[in-house]
Formats: sequence, structure tokens, C-alpha cells
Amino acid sequence: MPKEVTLRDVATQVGVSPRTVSRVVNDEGGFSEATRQKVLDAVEQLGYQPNMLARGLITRRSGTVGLVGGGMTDPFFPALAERIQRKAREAGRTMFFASTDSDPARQADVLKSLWSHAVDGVIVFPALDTIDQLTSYARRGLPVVIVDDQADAPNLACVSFDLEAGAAMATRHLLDTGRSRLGMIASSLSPPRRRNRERGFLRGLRDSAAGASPPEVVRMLPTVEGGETGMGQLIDRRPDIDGVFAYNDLVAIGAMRAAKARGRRVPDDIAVVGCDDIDMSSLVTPALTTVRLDRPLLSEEVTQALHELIDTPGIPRDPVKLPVELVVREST
Amino acid sequence: MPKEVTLRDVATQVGVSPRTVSRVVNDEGGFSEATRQKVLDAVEQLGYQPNMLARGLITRRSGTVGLVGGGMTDPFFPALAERIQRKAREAGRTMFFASTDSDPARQADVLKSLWSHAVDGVIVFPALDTIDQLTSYARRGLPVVIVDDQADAPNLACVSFDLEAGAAMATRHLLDTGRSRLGMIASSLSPPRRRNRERGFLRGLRDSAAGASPPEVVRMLPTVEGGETGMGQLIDRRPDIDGVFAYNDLVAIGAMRAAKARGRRVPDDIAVVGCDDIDMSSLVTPALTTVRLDRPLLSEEVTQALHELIDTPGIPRDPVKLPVELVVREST
DNA sequence: AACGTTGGCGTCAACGTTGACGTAGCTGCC
DNA sequence: GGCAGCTACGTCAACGTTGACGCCAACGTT
Repeated sequence: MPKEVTLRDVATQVGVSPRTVSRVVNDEGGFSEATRQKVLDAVEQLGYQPNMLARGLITRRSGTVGLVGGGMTDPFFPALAERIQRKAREAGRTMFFASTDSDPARQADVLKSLWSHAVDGVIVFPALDTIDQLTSYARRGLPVVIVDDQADAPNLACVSFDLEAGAAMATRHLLDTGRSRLGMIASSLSPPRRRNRERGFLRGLRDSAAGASPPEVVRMLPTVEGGETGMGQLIDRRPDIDGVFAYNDLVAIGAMRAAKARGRRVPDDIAVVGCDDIDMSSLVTPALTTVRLDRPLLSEEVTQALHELIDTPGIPRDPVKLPVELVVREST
Repeated sequence: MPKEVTLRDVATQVGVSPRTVSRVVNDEGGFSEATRQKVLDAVEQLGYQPNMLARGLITRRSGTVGLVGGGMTDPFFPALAERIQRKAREAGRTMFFASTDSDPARQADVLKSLWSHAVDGVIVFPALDTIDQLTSYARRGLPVVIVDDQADAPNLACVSFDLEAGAAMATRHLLDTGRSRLGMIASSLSPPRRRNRERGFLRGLRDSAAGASPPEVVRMLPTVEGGETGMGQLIDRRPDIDGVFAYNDLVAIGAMRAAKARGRRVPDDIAVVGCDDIDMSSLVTPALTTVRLDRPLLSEEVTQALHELIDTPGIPRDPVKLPVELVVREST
């Protein structure tokens, strides 16, 4: 690098002290209008850019936030990441992005390096059983927002979708449209306490007055392939199955493929409901009925929570549970 | 924040100078095995993490790289971003992510803030007509890798796919499978010099001995909706059209939808070839024949180019043009 | 015994910025 | 005229780390 332009360069050009330039740049007040103009002119002319490292070193605000997610393979995530990044930029912060592959050890690494870089806060889609890891960072003073509903600590906020309600809605929709022999393809990655969708599915069945037969539940990896396998198993176990709620849209798409491969028509023979409402869901045939998770809303909430935590540290924040919505398309 | 653990804390605990701790932590040599052990123990016990801001301030290496892309809405990008991030992490760097919405002004903002944060280098999917902007940063000493094939400057590397060859392959495939009345849905965002796919399409037609009729080309936004509109226009202009090459897979998927909506069967009445090979392409019906861009390869090449530029600045690098591959599925 | 070399450490300054504090000059008031 | 209060700066130190350099003891060489 040739050399960076520093406060001192601007200062000598204008004929004031670096401190004064700093005051102008940060608009702290304590300078005359004339100086302000001269300084800003020089800043422009020299192309001065404040060095965030130096600034962060002393103010303990680096102007960065971290986004830590499981990965981009689930199409639900990218659009979210972009929105969050945009909002961070609007708030004058730059975003670090790091994926963990849903591996607790990697998540630990990632958080370590973000901490090293003195991020002002992090938004985390937690890997399994890492709540302790995260609360520990929160206690050390790092503002943490997690997309989950289980944690409670100072400096930490929880934002999540009401997936249980969503699953119940999906299930009731299946029942209301005349299906009575239901199954669910759940995720094999969810530990018992986190099985909101399964709970919702069962609750939806219980709440219904109609006498649906006892449901089948299989657990698969939440991927297209998992959905295919899962649907296969469901059909094997219960050949007369006529409605399936899938863990997410990828699983649902896989399930529809498997159903077709076995000669069952969707939705005539069997109805499928997904969850997430990824872009693909409206494009497949038949278009997928699904529980929509409002990504703009989620990004809004997490960034707001994070910025509040950053601005007023230590303030406890109530967990936020976001509503979801059923989008009925052609698969039911 | 309660307080960070610094070199000094470790030093006083061990009973050496901070400089020695620094030497051990960075494995510079110049210390005894005994000291090394004591220092590492203390580091572990106190949970010391080096402060990258301070380190970067003096070494002029922040340990960060920036990834600047148009946005996550095109599903081609996210998987790439994740891979690049992973490779950056393997090289000990943390990744900033920023999207520009393909807006030159935003891209300028983004680069400014990355520069402020003293990134060690950036990987950019350039917005339109921003080559000058980027070469200017490269000349200022910032290692820049762009996914493009037009630029040439010190400190700057170009990596891109051979889209022209890919488009020619797709076109020849259409001709070879008996289609002769072809059309293309190109991108309205590509300025003339960047229309590699269009050039390849026309070249593929010229190269063919068979007497195909003159092609139709329409330009649309490279989205599903653009593909729908584009296919509509192509059919209107030339009702006997029997083969279409689309700018990318999203466009191709839109085109297939529009074809079906007009009662044309794919591939029986009209064949469609896309470009990119996004995940969705193998899942739609009919599964899309497409030009596969090898994302693992691209991420490998751009990160390697970047790290070379960072490690040996000023070295000129020849532009890299990556091969592509035709994946034949059901839509042709 | 005198001398160079090396290993193992410490000291000091600097990176670019801001927090804390000082001060010169002016204004207004009694 | 004396003094308080304000404005518009400047000075100095500090943030946590590393580069440059220096020092001392131990060792090997002649």
C-alpha cells in the first residue's frame, strides 16, 4: 500500500491540529464554520477515510456486526442475510458473515474470531446445544441476538417465529380440506426441546374435533433428499396416507417428488404442506402450500434488537415471537 | 464490556514482558520452551484473544477480506459466498459481506467502508461500468479480484467463466437435437461489451453447418418474471419457435412456465436451455438442461488469486477463464 | 584470556484515533 | 476593572499490539 491519508495529513494541509480535524469529521462541535469548511474541503481533496481500526481501538466500537448462520445451502437463509446486511449498513455498520455448518465447534471458532475483531454485536442462528456458548459471550459483554426461543441472559435477545402455531395451522388446513390420515416429515437434527413444528402438528391434530387417525412421524435430514426418503417411508408405513406436513419447503419438495415417483398425484391423492416459503416453492409444480415465515419482518426484528442491545447494553429484552401465515397454493 | 484480556494481563501473570507473550502467541521464536509453556498456559487460563484491531493497526493486515456482490436474490450467489467465506476462514481471515444491488453508487459506498476497515483484499462481482472504480482501488494498493474478464491493472486479478463457449455449446446442443428455429432471452442489464452469452449463441449458430433460420433475441431482466415475459414475446414474434437459450436458469424456469401457460409442451414443442445450474434447476419439471458453472472451482480460483495478490502485492496475474459444461436433463 | 556469536529476553516508540484536560481570547456583567 | 463563562482550538496520553533495537549471560573459538 502506498500510504493511507490520515488525520494528520488533513490537519497539516489545513493548518490545524489533528484533534480539530477529528472533531469536524465526527461532527462533535467546538469548531468554527470557517474551519469546518476548510477541513471538509481538505478531506475531500485528499480522499481521507477514517481508519476504523484505530477508531475502534480507542472507542471500543469497531462499527461491525457479525452474522453467524448454519449455512447458505438452505435457501431460506440468503435473502435474510442480505436484508440484515443492508440494515446494518443503513445503521453505519459493516457486516461480517460466517457460516458454521451447524457445527458447534465451528461456531465456537467463528465467535472467537469475531470477538477478536471486536464486533459490536452478533446475530446468531445457533447450532445445536450452543446456548451456553452464546450466553457466555453475552455475559462477557457482547450483544447477542439469537434466532431461537430458549435462551435468557443479559445482553441477549431472542427472536423467533411461532413455528408451533404455524405447524398447527398447516395441520388444521389439511384436516379442514378433508384429509384425515396424516403424516409428518420432521427433522432429525432437532433435539427434543426444539421440536416446535412437531408439537404444533400434534396439537393441530388434537385440537381438531374430527376423528383423524393417529399420525405417522418420521425424522429425516431437512433436505430435498430427506424429503424423498421420508415420503417413501410414510407411504410404506401407511399406504393410505393422504396428507403430509413437511419440516420445510425443501423437504416438502422432495416429498412431492417421491410421491410422484410412486405414482401418487399431488394434491389429488396426497396433500403436502411445507414451511418457510422459499422462492422455489411458488415455482415447482404443483406450487407448494406452505407456512410463510416473513423474512423482512425477521430481519427487521433482529437488527432492531441488536442495535438496541448495542446502544443500551445490559438492558433485558423480552423474547419476540413472530407470527406466521399459511399460504395456500396448489399442493393441498 | 467488563474488560478484555490483553497481552499485558498474560505477561504479568507469567512474569514476563508483553513483548515476549506476543512472540509466543505469534510463534516468532526467541523464547525458551519453558516460557512458551507458561505463556500458553496463561493464555488458555485467562482466555486471551489477540485484538485484531490493534494488531492490524500496526501490521497493516487486518485479517479480513471483503466479498462484494450484487445480491443474494440470484440463487447462484449464496453457495458461492459460503464457499468463499469458508476458504477465507481456512486462510485465517474473516469475511465481510456486502451487497450492492448492482448499483455503482452503492458499490462505491461499500468499497469505501471496506477500505475504512482496512480489509486485506476484496472479491467483487462488479456492478455495471465500475471497472474504473475498482482499478482505482487496486492502484491505491488494495488487492482486488473481480469476476469479470474486462479489466487489467496491477494488484487486480480477473476470474470468469467462459460464458461465450457455454452459450455456443448450448446452442449447438439445441441444433444437434433437431431444433432449427431458435431464440434467446438475454439480459437487459448487460452492456454491449459484456454480452458474452449472446455472442456465444450467435457463434454457435454460425458454426453450425445446418441451415437454421435467423434467430430471435429479446432482452429482459434476468429473473423468473423476465423469463416469462421473454418467452411470451418470442412466441408472439415467431410462433414456430422450437428452441430457446435463456440468460440464466431463473429466466429459463420463467420461460418454461410461460411456454406451458401458452399450451406448449417442454421439451416436445419447444426446448429450453438455461445457464448457471442452480439447485432449483434439477428440481423443476421438466428438469432443466443447462450450462453448469462450477461454483466450487470459481471459489477456489478467486480465493487463490486473492491470497496470492495479498501475499505478493503488485505481481501481475493473468486473467483466468474457467471452463463450463453442458448438463443435459429433460428440457431438451 | 579476549573476542565474537547467539539465545532469550526487555525497552521504547509507533500505528491513527479519541478522551480528558488545558488555555488563549473574547464577551458580558456587576 | 475584575471575573465568570464561553468558544475554539491545542496538548497529551492512551487503546493493544508489534517493529526496531539493545542488553546481558552463556557459549564457542582462537
